[in-house]
Amino acid sequence: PRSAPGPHQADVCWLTELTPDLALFSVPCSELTFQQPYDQAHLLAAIPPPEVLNPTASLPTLIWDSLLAPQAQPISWASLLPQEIPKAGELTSLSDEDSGKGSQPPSPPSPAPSSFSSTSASSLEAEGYAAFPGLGQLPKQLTGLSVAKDPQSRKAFNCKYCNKEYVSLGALKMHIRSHTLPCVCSTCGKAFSRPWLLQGHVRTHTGEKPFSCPHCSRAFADRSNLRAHLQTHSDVKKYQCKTCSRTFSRMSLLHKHQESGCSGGPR
DNA sequence: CTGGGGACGGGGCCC
DNA sequence: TGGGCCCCGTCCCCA
Repeated sequence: PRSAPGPHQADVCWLTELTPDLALFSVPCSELTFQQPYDQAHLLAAIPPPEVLNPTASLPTLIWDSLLAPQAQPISWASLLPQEIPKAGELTSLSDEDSGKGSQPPSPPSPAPSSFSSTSASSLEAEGYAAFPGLGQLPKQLTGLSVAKDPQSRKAFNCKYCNKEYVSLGALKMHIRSHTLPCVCSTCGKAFSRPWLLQGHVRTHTGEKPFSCPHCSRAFADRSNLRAHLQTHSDVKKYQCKTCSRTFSRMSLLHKHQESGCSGGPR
């Protein structure tokens, strides 16, 4: 059941990315329309456990491997069924977290829940299914963590928060940091996914600006901002309007220019 | 409205 | 495999 009208992109992404190899899987998920040969085992393998769908619940580190879903055998699934289909808002809340670009710190800035106290490689497998009651009784190949021996089959790692797919565990773990935000500023408590992001943030407290412009006296705390600033010293900017040939120092400025309606003539 | 600065995020590469 | 770093990019805010 969808509590709010209208499609939500995260809903669609959740399902389409989850089952890239299953073309018959129909979206949007609110309709939960399945076509043969999609069977119940496939469906269950594609639905995250309730604790994943509930944003208020603890979030154990868990990898969902959709590619292994078709291997599911007809076993007793009744005990694994969620009590109810999650609402659209519940489904999307975690994806929204991933896409959040707000400058406000997470509220409250909190460390990862205790149930996934570590995201280290060695802990991923153990934590994942210890925290998912019922799956511990499943065959190994159903846990989604055993690497397929068949070289023809592509191994993929899916983020359990947003279900993005990665070809390597390392890439997935890096991505997961954007959800768990393990690097916390000791000054203000704001959390970041990577240490160097925290370093950059700390400079906003210290005022340190190690990146100096060679053309003027300005200095910047962020290298990207220096790079953008350097564009202001250039007569020909990096981003050019294809209509009027006017150049801009930033992509965003070009977009603004185009959205405001380019007159078409050179300026 | 436009240009620019500040802060921040993600993927990829290298060691 | 993990950490550091780079590059590219976005969003917000302000002059």
